[in-house]
Amino acid sequence: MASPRKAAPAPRIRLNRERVIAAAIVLADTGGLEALTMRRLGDDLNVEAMSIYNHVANKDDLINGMADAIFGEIELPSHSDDWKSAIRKRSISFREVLARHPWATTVRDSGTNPGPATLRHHDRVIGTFRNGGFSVEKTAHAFSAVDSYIYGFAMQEKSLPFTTPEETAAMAAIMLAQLPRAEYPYLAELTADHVLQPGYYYGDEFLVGLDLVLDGLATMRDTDRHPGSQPPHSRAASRP
Amino acid sequence: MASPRKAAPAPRIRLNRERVIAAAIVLADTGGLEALTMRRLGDDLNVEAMSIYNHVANKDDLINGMADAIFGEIELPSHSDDWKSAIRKRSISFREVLARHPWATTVRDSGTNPGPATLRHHDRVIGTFRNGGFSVEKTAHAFSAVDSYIYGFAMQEKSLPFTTPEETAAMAAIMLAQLPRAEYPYLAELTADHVLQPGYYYGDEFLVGLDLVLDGLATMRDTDRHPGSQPPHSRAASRP
DNA sequence: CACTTTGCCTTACGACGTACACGTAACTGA
DNA sequence: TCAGTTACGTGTACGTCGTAAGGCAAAGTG
Repeated sequence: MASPRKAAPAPRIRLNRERVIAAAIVLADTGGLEALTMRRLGDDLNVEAMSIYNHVANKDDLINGMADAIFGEIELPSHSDDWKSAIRKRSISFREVLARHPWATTVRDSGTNPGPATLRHHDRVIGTFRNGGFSVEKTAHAFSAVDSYIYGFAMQEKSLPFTTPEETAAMAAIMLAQLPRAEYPYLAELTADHVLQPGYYYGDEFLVGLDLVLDGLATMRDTDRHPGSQPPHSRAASRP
Repeated sequence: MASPRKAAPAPRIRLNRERVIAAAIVLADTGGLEALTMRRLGDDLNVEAMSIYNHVANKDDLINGMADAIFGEIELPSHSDDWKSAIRKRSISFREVLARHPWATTVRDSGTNPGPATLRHHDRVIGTFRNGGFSVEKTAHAFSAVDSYIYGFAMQEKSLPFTTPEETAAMAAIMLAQLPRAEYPYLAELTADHVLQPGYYYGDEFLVGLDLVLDGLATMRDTDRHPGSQPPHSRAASRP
């Protein structure tokens, strides 16, 4: 029985940061951030909880790593598209990623110590605006406006107690039944005449708001208040 | 020793839901949601942790109550203003409230079981759009777009590692020094030429994006795709 | 005044993040 | 090939968390 020498009872694949982060993401995707505990994560990895600490400094570091991994999933804006469709595509991708990983909306990492994927993503988005003719200042406006919208939308979407159109209709009917209509007539109207209509799906709102923001940015770009300086050495970050 | 009868060592004010929620908000404002523990809250209220459970069902209920209280702080859209300035004012107020209570951005309550202040707020905002000439469907678009933007902006603002312009400049200088400029040229440019400029304050971005969204909504309102039905009995929710 | 209700306190439990000490497996260079 | 070193998984333990259960005293009610 067993091989002649090296009678390894089980090869036991070693742990590493990537495996830890990947398993943590799966866990958080399934049960939310609160389901992510070091012990459960250890179970999933066939390892004791404390072993994880050989690969991440602490739970915060783990979550930062997860957040950066998520950023890596977002489709970067294409160099070949014009700025608007490049940003539009990556924004749609961004929302999809946040919908896939709802816990990521609440993670504060990005601002404090962004990882390489996050930095790369930001650099590419900023570069897309700059090369699209936005001044530095307008780029800051644009970046803030678009990403605020996306984050906020993802958060609202996540906090809804339903996802599919069927669930939506069911939940909305219940909520409407409980709602004092005399007290909240407009809310009742919106629920009855819009949310409860067949085929309603909150996610469809995303593109409406996104295009509204993008059109606004296009107008802002061409409104002269700050003539707009030259983008920096435009070839630096090329090569996809 | 002590008074003849009723030797009350201290009158000991009774607890109630409002006092609990108010103290919890102060705690969360100071140290974030993670500083809010039942024991610490008890200390602040001169009470044992378990006593709190006579006034809230559990910690989630407490947080929901906090969220609803926060909504009550937001200035409702005025009936006398036109829709745009009414929404603009309440949006600015909304952001101020979220900046004052950063923990509130992450609370998921609103969607699942909103409190009375939340419902009232939503009803008034929806009503403002309806009476401003938005169809039911366009009202849904508008509501989603504006609130997504506000939530997202508040979240980004909160996640920045600085608040005042001085802090901003200091932090930005440090981050810029650590940033591989060759790898992230656009990010470096934005930081150096914009964020590091004297007087830069991220909060100023808010109005830029907000007005962009509001202008977009005004355009959308007047674009005919759905003629727009009549608002429901317009006098229902009057009286400020 | 007795009786009921309300609300605060004490104790206790299981789950959490993680410090610390220990052992063993994997790698290193002679 | 093998001793020495480093890397990594384990076991135990501590302090903190949310909160269930039960007791007891104050407030409200007849």
